[in-house]
Amino acid sequence: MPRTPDAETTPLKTRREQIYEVAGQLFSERGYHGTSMRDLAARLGIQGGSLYAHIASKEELLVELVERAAHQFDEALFSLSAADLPPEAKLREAMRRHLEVVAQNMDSATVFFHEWKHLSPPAYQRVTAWRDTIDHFYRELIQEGIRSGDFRADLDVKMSAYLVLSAVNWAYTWYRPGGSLTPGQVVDQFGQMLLDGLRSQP
Amino acid sequence: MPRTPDAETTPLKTRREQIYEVAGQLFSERGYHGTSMRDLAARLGIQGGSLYAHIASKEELLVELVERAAHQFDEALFSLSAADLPPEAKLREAMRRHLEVVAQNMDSATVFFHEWKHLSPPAYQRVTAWRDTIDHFYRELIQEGIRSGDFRADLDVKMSAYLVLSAVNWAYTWYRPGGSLTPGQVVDQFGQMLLDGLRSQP
DNA sequence: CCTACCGATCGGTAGG
DNA sequence: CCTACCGATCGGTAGG
Repeated sequence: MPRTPDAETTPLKTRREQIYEVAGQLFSERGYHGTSMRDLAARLGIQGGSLYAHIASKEELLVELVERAAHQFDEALFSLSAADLPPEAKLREAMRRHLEVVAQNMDSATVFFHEWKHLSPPAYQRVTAWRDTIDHFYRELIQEGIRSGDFRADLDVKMSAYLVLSAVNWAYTWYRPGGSLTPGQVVDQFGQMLLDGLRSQP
Repeated sequence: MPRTPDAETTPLKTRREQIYEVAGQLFSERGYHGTSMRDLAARLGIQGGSLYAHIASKEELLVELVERAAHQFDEALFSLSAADLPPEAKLREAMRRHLEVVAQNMDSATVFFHEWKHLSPPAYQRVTAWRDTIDHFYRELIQEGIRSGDFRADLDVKMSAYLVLSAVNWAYTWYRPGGSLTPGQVVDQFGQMLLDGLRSQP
């Protein structure tokens, strides 16, 4: 059995990826409901109906794009959970990875942040659970730092996690890949501001 | 001349406001393109076509909602520009007002952040200009604090402003009015974390 | 504010 | 991957 019955041939897989890529661009620019399948097909130089030779439905595109983004965040952070790093370094590293996912996938990140609400229930719930996992990761990280004495004892864990997440997530609105700042440089700055504060030391 | 010719009667004005309010809810939940005029009418208990006795078009709703939100941010912050407050207090107060606008208008804020891209050119440009004004306000505020010596001299003004804006803007994704935290309490925490940092002092 | 309707466009399919 | 088409729904209007 050299092939599974539903194995896709190489050109098909490539086309599929092209579709996802362009869908990511359009969904992030115009939104899911603001993008028609004919818009998408036109960008690929084919007819609207031809898309369905490669994908099952418009919703499949959204599901796939959002879940891929969620998976990337998950993958970037999960391997850090058990890492044996001091809390500060771990926080910086988490922020760096998180921001890299945003920076290297600006379209998918935008779709992830804006369009997940339009998913139908099963995918919607999976994505919500994923977001909770990310929240939980940052809360654990802060908690560790408080326990170890590296972070201030009077921090509210939930609020600190929100603050860190704000910084790395909101970047999808202003960061421009290819601009003057690498994700690493952004995190160096954000990391220092968050850890040491904006106030000048007396 | 007791009335201007196009003065609206009271019941009309009220209905208009109802329409904007419900449109804000629907646009924030389902997006602009994900909401049909018939959805909107149904929520108001009228027929789709009847909406056009009160408004000119769907786009008018979006323009009005986004510009109202922009105007609220503008109004909340503008009066602070010339205020004679120490930089720290000014930053806290700006964040408090900013977050109050978000908190008291979760729907409009969500529409403002998500749907402004769908505006047609004239309104799009006005809103973009407004956003720049807000950015500029925060940068000026940080700049003042650096000059006065209250904020660290090595801060990157642009990045610090992004960090502050991240904190207050991202709240539209997680803040729940009527929950356990008032905007003031959120800002007390965010303000302290941003000013003093997460790290425990040696 | 309703009924009845307009042309346009939507996601998706059949058959090739 | 195309042509040709489906029923449904879209924003909006006319006339009352």
